[in-house]
Amino acid sequence: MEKQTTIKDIAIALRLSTSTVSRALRDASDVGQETRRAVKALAEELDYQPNKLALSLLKNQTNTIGVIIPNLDYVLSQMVRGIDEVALEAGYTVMVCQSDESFGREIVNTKRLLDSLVDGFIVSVSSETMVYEHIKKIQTKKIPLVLFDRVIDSINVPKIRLDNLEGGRLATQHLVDQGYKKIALLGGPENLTVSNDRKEGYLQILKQNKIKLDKNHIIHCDFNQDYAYIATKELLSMKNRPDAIFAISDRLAIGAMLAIKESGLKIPKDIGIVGFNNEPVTKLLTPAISSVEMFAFEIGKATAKMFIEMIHSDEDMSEKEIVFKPKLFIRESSNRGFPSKS
Amino acid sequence: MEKQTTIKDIAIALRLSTSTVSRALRDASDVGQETRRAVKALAEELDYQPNKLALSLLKNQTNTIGVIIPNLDYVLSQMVRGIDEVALEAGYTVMVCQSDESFGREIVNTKRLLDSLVDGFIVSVSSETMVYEHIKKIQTKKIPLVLFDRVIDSINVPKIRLDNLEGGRLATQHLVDQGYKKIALLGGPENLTVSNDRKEGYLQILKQNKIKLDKNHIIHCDFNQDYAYIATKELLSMKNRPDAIFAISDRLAIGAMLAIKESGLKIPKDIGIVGFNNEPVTKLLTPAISSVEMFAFEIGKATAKMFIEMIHSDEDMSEKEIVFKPKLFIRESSNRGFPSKS
DNA sequence: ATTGTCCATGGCAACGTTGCCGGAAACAAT
DNA sequence: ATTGTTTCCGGCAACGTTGCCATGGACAAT
Repeated sequence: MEKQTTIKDIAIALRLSTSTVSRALRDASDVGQETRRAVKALAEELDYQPNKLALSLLKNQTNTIGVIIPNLDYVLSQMVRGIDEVALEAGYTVMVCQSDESFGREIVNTKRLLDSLVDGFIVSVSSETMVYEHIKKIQTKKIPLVLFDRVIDSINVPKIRLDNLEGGRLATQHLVDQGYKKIALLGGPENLTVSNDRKEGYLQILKQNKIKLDKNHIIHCDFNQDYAYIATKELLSMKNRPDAIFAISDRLAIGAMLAIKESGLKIPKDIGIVGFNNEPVTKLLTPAISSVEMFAFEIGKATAKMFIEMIHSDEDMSEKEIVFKPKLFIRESSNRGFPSKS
Repeated sequence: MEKQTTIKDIAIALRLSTSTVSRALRDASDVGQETRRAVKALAEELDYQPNKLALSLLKNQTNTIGVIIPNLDYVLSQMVRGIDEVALEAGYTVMVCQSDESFGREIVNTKRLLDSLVDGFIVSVSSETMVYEHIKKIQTKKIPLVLFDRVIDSINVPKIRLDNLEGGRLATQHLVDQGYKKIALLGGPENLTVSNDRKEGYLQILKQNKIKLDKNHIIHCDFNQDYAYIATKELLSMKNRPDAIFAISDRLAIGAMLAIKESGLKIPKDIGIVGFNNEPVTKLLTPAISSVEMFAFEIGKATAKMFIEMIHSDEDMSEKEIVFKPKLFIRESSNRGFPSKS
């Protein structure tokens, strides 16, 4: 690593003071025409790049956003892409840290970014996270913080997320409309608002349609395809076998589908499936899986925009919340032709 | 953003000099028992965190690695995860910038990271990149650089990649073994070594088996599923219709499969498919797609390890190259039961 | 000739930290 | 009492930059 050219080098070469060089480069007032030109020329020639570290130290500002996410699956990749795009535009660089769904790593990451002196945080919590001291610490230090996707209700900062309740409703109502009577739920981790909201939507629709819920039909199974497979096997072996499954993510829906296929039951005739996230893969499977689109890329962009706004405005934005409306894409896995048939 | 506690705050509070506080905190010699304890206690109490910026400025070292990648698809996500894991372990934070397969953005990203003063670069180039001045500039500045996956032969730095030639051979030989005679190639962008190597492997095997190549059977189509779909339609409508397709990525294989399904041809009876990357989705499709595993996570880890080693050793490592051996997973899409049947 | 004004530039401090050197005090050895 | 050796601590410079104030010269106004 070679030494970068500094303002001092230029100053010495031109027998000027660093102050003058600094001013000349910044097109500031109070610099002679001659010197200004000379300085700029030499800077160009030596490929001078202002040292960001020095500036950051001086201004106590790094132009960096710390992003903490639980993983880099399809949805989060899209979100990160959205964040990245907007952040770059606004002159910020993004440091992405994956917590790998681990509470411990989330804390470590927070700490690292915290003393890397990022200008702020954009966070989506891990599925293990049930205690929020590390997040609150960010807030205590008055460092800008925006939560997205997997938000935390009890923390008072701007939030950008999907209307998961509505998503759960959409999916479940659709299954009801298709004539399914015994709809099971493959849920995510119990402490995640995201999955709880989807579950709540599901429950609401059941109630609304006066469908009696079999408690055994609700299974929580982490965001893990293999576990969904096992859980579905279990569901299928029940005396009161469900005739539809609402899976809280596409990965779970896929696991469920594999299990169902093995069982010999027909989709969607004997049993229907709806997933969540609308990953491209849902279109490709046989049968194609119905799924709820969550506009990940847009959520990412909106999050970064909110963050930028928060940094540049001094009004209190802690109450702001942007909620995206989900959209259901109906595909073979749950389409029995209703209501046209009825 | 509140002011952080500094060493100075502690010094003043304890009527000490900053030097003493600094030494006390670092457990250095030349500090009295008493003072040491007092300093540490107060530091704890005030939640003192050393200012990394100041340290970086002083040591000219940021403990940050700039990672430039073309996108965040499945393979690269895995690689980034590998990089992240190793880097974190070694005390480095990673700044990931996506170039979005755009040459322009790659340059912008390089520039940004360059004057963010990262300690080094880990790069995989975009598919548009044909001129390497920006990469060479990193090298000129004597900043550590490691290339991975999509490497550049003409640049003399450590490289970590898959043996794509062998991958191409594996896939093609397998198709030959299954009795396919007219094997088409869905290739990637023409200037990427990755795809060219796979293509080269394909060509080698054809030659080796004395299979005459129909030039029309080679189509270059970017890493884009939709284009693969169109390209396959074209292939299928040829007079000399191919009876197998080797797709240079799973995405392309999927596009091809969709087109074939529409045509009514049977897979693998009438036409065989082999993809590349071994994305989980290949297992899920009907038929499941044979694919070449590229050990993305391992490549990521190896890359970061190489980088760390490069930074810490002063011997010249520019000639080092780690080449992972691919592995073919045979699934329904290309399995006609040979050789058992023959 | 004196004062005032403007322009171009230099000097110094500061951001937070460490490294090096010097020095005071305490004590032991002469 | 002098010298030497520890032990503990403070001062200063440096990393690269900017902001503020000072300064000196040129020139105009009195």
